[in-house]
Amino acid sequence: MSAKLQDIHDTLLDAFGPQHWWPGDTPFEIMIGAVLTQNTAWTNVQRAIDNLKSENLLSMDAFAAMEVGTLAEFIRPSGYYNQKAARLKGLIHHIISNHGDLQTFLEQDTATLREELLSLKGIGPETADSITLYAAGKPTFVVDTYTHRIFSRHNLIAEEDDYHEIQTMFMDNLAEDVPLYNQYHALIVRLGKEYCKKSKPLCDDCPLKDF
DNA sequence: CACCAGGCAAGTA
DNA sequence: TACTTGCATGGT
Repeated sequence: MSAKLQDIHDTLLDAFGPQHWWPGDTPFEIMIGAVLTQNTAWTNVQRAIDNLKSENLLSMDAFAAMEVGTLAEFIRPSGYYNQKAARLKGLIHHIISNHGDLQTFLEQDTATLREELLSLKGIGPETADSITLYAAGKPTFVVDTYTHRIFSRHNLIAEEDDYHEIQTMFMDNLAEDVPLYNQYHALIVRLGKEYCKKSKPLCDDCPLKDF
């Protein structure tokens, strides 16, 4: 399996080219985007981020100063906006009160950062891993619905495998390499969006048809 | 119109 | 423990 997982990555990279993830300029923007994209199309997340950017509000200080209701209005296009606003405020409050600034928070070792993120309301395994990998640049593999759907449809994992099992399979069978983890997850999302939507059960002409 | 999108937590039995 | 439901906008 170890060679196969690397082969799949190479096939996807050959088909799609480098994805240049995460789509965001700063660790803060990446972290916010990771929460906003929960069960939400990225186009809607981009609208929310643009709303904040156009008012110069995409910063720790601005988020800390903003009323939760005000933040909710800015991020409205991303859906679940009341929940997400409250959870983002909680995240920012945690970082400031426990670490002072974002950089210090993100510089913790991988396991500590991931566990701390998981302890917060609104941060589950995928969001914690996305922030750990893409905002902090630390080696953890991100699993999402596309990963589960694509790899189970190709009988490379079992339908009932959970997040941790899938993540372990990738991390046990790939070199521990941040650029590799970064590219691999991005390529999986690219493949999912184009060839493996929920409503499109069969991958006839998908780049992974031989796997 | 129904279904879906780069989840997560809380409620129920 | 194992399901189910709420959260919500915008695109297809």
